[in-house]
Amino acid sequence: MRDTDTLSAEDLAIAGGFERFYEVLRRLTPRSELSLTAASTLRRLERSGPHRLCELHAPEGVSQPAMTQLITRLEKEGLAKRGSDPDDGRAVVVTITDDGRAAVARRREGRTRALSALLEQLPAEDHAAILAALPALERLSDLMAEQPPL
Amino acid sequence: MRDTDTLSAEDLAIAGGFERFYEVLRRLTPRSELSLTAASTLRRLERSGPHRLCELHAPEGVSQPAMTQLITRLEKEGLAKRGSDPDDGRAVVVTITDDGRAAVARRREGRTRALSALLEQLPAEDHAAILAALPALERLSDLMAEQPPL
DNA sequence: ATTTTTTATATCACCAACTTATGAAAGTCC
DNA sequence: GGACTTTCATAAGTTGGTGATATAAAAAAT
Repeated sequence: MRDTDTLSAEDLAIAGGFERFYEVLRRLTPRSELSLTAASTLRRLERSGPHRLCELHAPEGVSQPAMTQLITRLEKEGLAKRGSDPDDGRAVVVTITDDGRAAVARRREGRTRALSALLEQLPAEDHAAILAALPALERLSDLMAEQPPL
Repeated sequence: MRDTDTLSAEDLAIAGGFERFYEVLRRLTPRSELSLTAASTLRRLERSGPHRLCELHAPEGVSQPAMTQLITRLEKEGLAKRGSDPDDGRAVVVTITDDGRAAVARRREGRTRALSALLEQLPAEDHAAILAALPALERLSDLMAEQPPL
């Protein structure tokens, strides 16, 4: 009934490792100025440019009102701004500001610095193995990103 | 002034990859019955046995009142229980229940299943690279876990 | 052996970020 | 041009967090 047999031992090992990794990685980003969703949304705006509000909430896994409120907060803090689409009066086009980019960069640098200190303590072969798996993780991330809402 | 030069290109690449990976991994665990802290705490209790309340809040990165409230919630849902230490009348010893273990297992299985479906779509060499990096990630997780509060 | 200080947990009042339900305005379709 | 649809905002309630503070047990000091 449990249907566990469709899961290979390897997949179980990978999922277990990721679970643990996720939890410790979570702690590596200290109580920041940005919430998880705020950071992720800003990074999206930075990576792939301005988006309409309705294009943001589903990929970030929150409701539409939550996204409206998040954008309001980000706007209040000067990290993003609302614009309008001349061709569609309903639309709100959200753009990241320079301050927003700076906030993302600060967060990234803080995490990178902490990670870097840890990577130094790792044996060289572990360092190499992680580096070697990076493109694979990248492709896996791509797959996850274009996933149905699960 | 930025002092960025102490960060190697490799570390930057790793941190960038992890950042992305973290965000998509976050979405892979659907709006579950357990909050992030609740899941992480239960996993800790499962992995390393009963703990006093004061030993839990710092590693999980929340305040002591937050942990008190979390344990109260978990107890109400039957996922953990409070006990006492005969040698120290102040202490509250928290233990995971069978229901708690089941909840952790359900969560893990859901995530594993979703991950497994994605891993299948990955080229075999990517799959292999991730598998090869797993022990390294494990050791990195250990390092992160015993990290000062950052 | 008291008194004082420290430690472990709980409670309180508040806040941030979400939820569902609903409303209003702009666009689309016969 | 009226009915439906899409997009965003607002309202009210919930959850999980915070700092300040209370209480009780243990440890330290006198």
